[in-house]
Amino acid sequence: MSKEQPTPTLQDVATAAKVSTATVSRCLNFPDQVKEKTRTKVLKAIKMLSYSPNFGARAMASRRTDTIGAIIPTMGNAIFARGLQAFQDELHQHGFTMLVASTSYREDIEEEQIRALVGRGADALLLIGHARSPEVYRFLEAQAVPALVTWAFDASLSRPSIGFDNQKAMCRMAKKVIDLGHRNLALVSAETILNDRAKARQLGIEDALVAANLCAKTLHIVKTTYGIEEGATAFEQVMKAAPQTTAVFCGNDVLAVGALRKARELGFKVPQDVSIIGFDDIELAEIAYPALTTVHVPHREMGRRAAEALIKLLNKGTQIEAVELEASLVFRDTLAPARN
Amino acid sequence: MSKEQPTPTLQDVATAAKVSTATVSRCLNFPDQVKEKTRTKVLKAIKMLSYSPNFGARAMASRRTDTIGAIIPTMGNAIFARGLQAFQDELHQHGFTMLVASTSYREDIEEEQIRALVGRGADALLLIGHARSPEVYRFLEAQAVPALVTWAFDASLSRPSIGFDNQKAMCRMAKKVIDLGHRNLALVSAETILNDRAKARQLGIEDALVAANLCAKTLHIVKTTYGIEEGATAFEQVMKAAPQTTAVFCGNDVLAVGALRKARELGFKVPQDVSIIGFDDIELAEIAYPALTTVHVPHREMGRRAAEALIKLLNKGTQIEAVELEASLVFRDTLAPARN
DNA sequence: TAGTCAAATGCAAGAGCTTACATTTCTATT
DNA sequence: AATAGAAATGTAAGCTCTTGCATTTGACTA
Repeated sequence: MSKEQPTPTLQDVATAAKVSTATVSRCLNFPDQVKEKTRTKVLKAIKMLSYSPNFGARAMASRRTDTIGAIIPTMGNAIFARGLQAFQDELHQHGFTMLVASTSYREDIEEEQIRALVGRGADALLLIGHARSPEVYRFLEAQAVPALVTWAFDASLSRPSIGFDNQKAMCRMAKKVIDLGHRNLALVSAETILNDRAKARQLGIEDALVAANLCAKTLHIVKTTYGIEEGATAFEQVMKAAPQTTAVFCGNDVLAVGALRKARELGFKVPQDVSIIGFDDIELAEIAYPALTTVHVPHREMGRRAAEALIKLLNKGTQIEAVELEASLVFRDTLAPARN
Repeated sequence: MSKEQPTPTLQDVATAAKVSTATVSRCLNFPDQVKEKTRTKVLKAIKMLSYSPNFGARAMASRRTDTIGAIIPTMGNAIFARGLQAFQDELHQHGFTMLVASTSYREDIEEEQIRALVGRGADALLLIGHARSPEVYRFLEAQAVPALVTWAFDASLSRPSIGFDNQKAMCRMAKKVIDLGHRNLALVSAETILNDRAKARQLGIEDALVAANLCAKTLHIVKTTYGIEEGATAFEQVMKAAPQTTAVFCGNDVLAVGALRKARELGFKVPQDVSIIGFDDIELAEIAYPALTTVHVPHREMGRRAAEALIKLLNKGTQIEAVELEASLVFRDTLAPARN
């Protein structure tokens, strides 16, 4: 409480148990290499001293940390929560620890966090999306830290990813929307420069437009940051700038829910006056009223598979195999045929 | 790519820049202690080698990590997300890193995570609620790791907390509900043994009941784990077991939203037939339809203040001062006078 | 009872960094 | 030009573990 007591070390335990530090270490790491009696003695000393191994020292000495870092854009909403939880659960079952860091969708912070996690000894990294400077990938390579990309899938890249094809999924959804007679489409999107998922989703809609012999340029795009409030504001902008719009795509469910609210406030009937389409299928989507039509992302499976792949790589050196998962369309109550 | 290249070390940088390791170290930690020219040289070498300091070694040598651990019950929903984001933002601004771990509301996992974070060199810990075994607190003390409790406030404890009084807040809400004529109250709660917030919320309702000269025993309680689905199921149970119920309190908004959905499915009009009250005021509450009446928790401020306090403690040794924040009542559309 | 061999334990060398202290290099003053 | 004193840099010890190798212990066999 008061005295400046240094935290106990392996040495202290060894002394207390009257054995060598090596034995204590083995007690902790390879319990069956030490005799029952000795083990009991050591464990008692450990408990008595409230000893806890110093991770840094251990990492340095053993050159592995059993830690995997995950770097996500934000913790502020549920978009990555479910996938991450699945990732963490799987890791935990295999004795790995997950470290999370968030970037607020900022490239500089992401780089900082990547360095922080690598410096902390992450044996591998989970990254969202492919888009980042080559320098980052070079760094990771120099540090020999494998990185796995999720929330995206791109077979054309050599870097393996476990995720789904954002462009294809959104394209499928957009085709449905066009089939329902919508011709004046709008998209509320995140900034696409550093967000390849957002970019891909936009391209998906444009693909569908082209496939239907419509001009891709007719897609009215408003860019904003992610957030309910932002979605609301963006929706208002859309309807002001392009009042003839009958279907508003949103880069994710959070934006969509904001748009939905604003639509109600503005007196638009959803989906009669205007359809609203989200992306992600997080809890919010189901709870929103009317329930949101959206693209379902296999969060859980993605997280679980990513963990599996990384664990295999770390434990047995099995190279990561890219996996394309299916994103499905979920039709709920915010999409209807175009008014005319 | 192929050759087993060891990751570069401080020594490598020193050699490349033709200076001593001490100079490189200072370059990184106290840039203005080294001459401009030297610094440039060193920085160049660092970049060339993609060098990144080894955290473990640094922590060990400097005996501090500038890392603060946060241990929350779950990342799976938004309850702790906003507060945590604020916490992290504040830390980041002061050069600290946050490490998060989640416990799935399980005591054994919490203990494990606490040890993991302490072992990883967390200089301090952020904990949710007071309830945990004395052994844990003893361990923290032995390791000289300060811990700050949030999401709760209890002046009677010596351990400082920065949060709000769950009991008082819920009591205020319950009084309002009783004032509206409700006499048959129910509560859908989390298990209260290891969750002092849940316990306090229950006590708050009972306090209000007593204050209104009603019997605390009339509160019909259903316990469940947290989740939308669980809330839905619990609501159904409540209405089956106690059909005369006119107001259902929920331990948090996630449960409440589930209850709300189930109410709709079951044909109950909310709030005409039954009122539903949440707790937390997370995004979901506002989005739910009808919008949820709930107790607003000052997530952001709590997170920010907690970070401030911890930083001050770590940087200047300023003892943490307990802070009681106000939780306010948010009346939206799920609470109405009791039917009779 | 001596001898063999596996099991258990100990010894000591690192792992990559920081920092107190020692040394060298400048700058400014006389 | 000589020199004090500050600024910059270097030297080396130490932070807490793990682990290869050496040594001891002990069970078992002959």
